[in-house]
Amino acid sequence: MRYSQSLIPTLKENPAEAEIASHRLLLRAGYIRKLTAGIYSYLPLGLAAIRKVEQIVREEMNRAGAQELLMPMVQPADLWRETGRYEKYGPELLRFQDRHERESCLGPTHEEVITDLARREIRSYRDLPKNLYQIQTKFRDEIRPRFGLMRGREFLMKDGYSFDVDDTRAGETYQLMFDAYKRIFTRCGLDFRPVEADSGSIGGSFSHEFMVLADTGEDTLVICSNCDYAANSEKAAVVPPVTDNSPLLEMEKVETPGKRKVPAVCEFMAIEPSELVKTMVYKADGEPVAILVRGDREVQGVKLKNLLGVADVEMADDKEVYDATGVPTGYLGPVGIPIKLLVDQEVAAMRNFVVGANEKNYHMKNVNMGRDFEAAAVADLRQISPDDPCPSCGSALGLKEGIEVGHVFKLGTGYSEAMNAVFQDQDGKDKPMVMGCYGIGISRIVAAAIEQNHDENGMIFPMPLAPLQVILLNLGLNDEQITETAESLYNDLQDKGIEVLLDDRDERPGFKFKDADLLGIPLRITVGKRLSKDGIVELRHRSNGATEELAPEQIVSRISELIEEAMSNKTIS
RNA sequence: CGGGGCGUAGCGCAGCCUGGUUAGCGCGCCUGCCUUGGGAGCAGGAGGCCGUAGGUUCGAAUCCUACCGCCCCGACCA
Repeated sequence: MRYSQSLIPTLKENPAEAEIASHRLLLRAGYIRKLTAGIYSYLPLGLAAIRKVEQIVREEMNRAGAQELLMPMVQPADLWRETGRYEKYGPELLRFQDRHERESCLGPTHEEVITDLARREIRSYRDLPKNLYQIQTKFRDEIRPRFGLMRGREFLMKDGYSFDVDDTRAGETYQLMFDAYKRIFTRCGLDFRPVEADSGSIGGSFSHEFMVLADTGEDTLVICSNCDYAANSEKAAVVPPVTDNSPLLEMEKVETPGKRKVPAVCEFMAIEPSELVKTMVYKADGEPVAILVRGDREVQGVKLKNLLGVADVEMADDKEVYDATGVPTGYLGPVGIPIKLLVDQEVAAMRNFVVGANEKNYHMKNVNMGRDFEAAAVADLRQISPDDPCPSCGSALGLKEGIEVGHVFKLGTGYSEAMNAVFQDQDGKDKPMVMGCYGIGISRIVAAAIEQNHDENGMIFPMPLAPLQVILLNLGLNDEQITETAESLYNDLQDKGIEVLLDDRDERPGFKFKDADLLGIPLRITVGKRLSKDGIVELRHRSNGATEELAPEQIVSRISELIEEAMSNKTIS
């Protein structure tokens, strides 16, 4: 590939719209361009990087026994009605009508389509198992697309679906996919962790997310310092505390004029936030519920949602709280509260705590569950904190930010039952197929890799994902010897199957160096003055700046060696 | 959708508050000279429905209204 013939529109200045490194650099290096919010064109280098990821995913999926297919992006609403998701999925599902006024949608995921295919084509236990995947552009009308490729509305995804005869077999397939995913992300050269996860709107019983560790991640992970426990903080189970057995003290009403916030109340009453219990009001599918958590804790919305089995929970605003309880926010408490009351397990273990009095400017002290109020349910409802012990081994936990690049789910028979995807078992009876589903954000991996690998000068691609392996700079376009050497190196490298970009532009050296750094291509060869003077060309490693001086005829074998090394390092058996 | 910010040349921005010449700067682009190891220099040049539509005014990039678009913070997810 010759730079002079390529479309690589690099930018000297940072685009105003980009905040995070991957977004900024993808734009600056001419890998992507925005068409509209959350929708991007992949320019040649961007596409090349995407293809690298795709190829790794294909190889590992195929190796694990899955088969590639390609399903339609436009899907009929009726199919989605069978599972109830046409109504449930929410506004991310882009719905529209065709010219015959048939309702349709753009596929954000393909459970319905694949299950429809399976019920038509799979009849016998002899046809199972099946594991099918596709790599396709998905559309989700995200509320807020952001960060370039990180959260687009249109994005490339690998989605796979498995069908098995029973739970045990489905579990084996799940494990197979889990292992394949570990290989995929390892080969991509990413620093990642598989974590226990909430299964979200796709449904299902059990799931793991694969998280790339990066400060710009949208998820928070808890990772044990000792054992291999790791979980999304949405899901991470909090270890129940030991019950406080102090004697119950007399409940007492205290005037707390104007003290609404936890710190203000604590300061006024000379107590710690851990001795206070706050009453939060949420709307669960529109219904108000009150949740009690300790003053220094946060309610975990996903845990709440799962406990109640509702589609959506949202914090109520001040007016909604007042309408539901007749109490202004800041003075809410469990004693005599007129709405459903849920209690975090930590609070249930506390004695003699402080709460709002359900009356403006008053709080209550020495309040106790059981004596002073009853809970509709006690459960783990709060966000885990770094001072909680590991739920698996009790050691200290660390919190890290992560980018979700993959997600595996055990789906069970939810979809197959809803859509009547059954097979005939050995005993002649119809049984629903047991499903799993497995996603990988292909375009997001490119962004995540850049988040993890860049410096102030640009991207630094790991070899397996690099759009090209080598950039070859001709710094003497008017010098016959230099140009001849550069051109012949270019040909020799290509003959060896090495992916090389020849910078043959009529630009000054500094300009070419800057662009080369920005593009993030792992190896750079410079053919310039040093050739005429000392007969050498330079080979520089983008990752650490190390430079090797070589005779032109040594280059091809050295490069081959380096590439082989870089590719094999990242492969696990 | 709620909160915050922004739309002026391909990109980054100034001008707007306090209306009044031909709307400006840096980068990029074109031509020529010069230069060639870390985004050079000089000279000349092209490029603007000042987001859109209304309104106020003798006069609007500037004031008012509505709409559209984009970015950031929250709820979603690969």
